[in-house]
Amino acid sequence: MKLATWNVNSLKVRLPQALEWLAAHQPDIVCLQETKLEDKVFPRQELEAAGYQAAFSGQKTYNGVAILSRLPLTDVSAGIPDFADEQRRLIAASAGGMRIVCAYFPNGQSVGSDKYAYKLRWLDALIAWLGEELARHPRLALLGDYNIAPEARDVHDPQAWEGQVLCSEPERAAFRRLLELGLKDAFRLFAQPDKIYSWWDYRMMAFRRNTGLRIDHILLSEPLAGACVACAVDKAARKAERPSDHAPVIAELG
DNA sequence: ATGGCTTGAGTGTCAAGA
Repeated sequence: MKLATWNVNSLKVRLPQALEWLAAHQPDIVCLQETKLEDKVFPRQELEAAGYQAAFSGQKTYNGVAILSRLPLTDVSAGIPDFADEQRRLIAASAGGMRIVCAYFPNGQSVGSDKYAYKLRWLDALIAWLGEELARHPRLALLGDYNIAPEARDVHDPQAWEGQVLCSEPERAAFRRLLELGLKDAFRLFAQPDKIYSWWDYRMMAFRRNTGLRIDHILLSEPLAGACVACAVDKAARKAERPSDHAPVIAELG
């Protein structure tokens, strides 16, 4: 069983790459972020032809999330309950005896900005709801673009990023609160090479210089973490022609 | 050096990303 997450930065632009990637990697469940598509134009048929059911919640221009699955998707729910939000950032569904939560965490722009305040409110709401969701669904995976680099080793230049958005202490504390719910960072269940990241700025030749951040994550509840046998970033996808600025992350459950 | 790309909107050039 392979679970993956990928911020595609426009599913319209990336659809051909996404279809190729699905064919090459054969994941069972894939969470997509920044689809930037209204639901009425979501490429459901192309994905079904590739063997994937889709649950999606999108909007024009910004945000947008989707879950693709080779197994039947049931009990789809969009958004964080009791958190009113115009921004389409979260979708959850059940598949293969698991609860899959796909999230595009707010970026936060800069520490102290209105968008940063919104990010912290959104994180509070997510954590409160996820506690309840875990009680209902012990086999749960939270996959997505967290827009949080959890530790210094997840940052190419920790000193330059210290206290900056994506690395600030309140954001990292929120990440730890997710772990305190009983979730495990699948990537850190295994020995990993140094300097593995999931996002690189389009500018400044950041990918070539590997000046990146690890901000895309797969968190697994205890029963799923116990079954996890591998987790890796698929850096190859970032080398494509017209790539997303994010690479996919894949976890394999035995 | 606060830009550097990329996308979407929309047809000017700007907002937003991270």
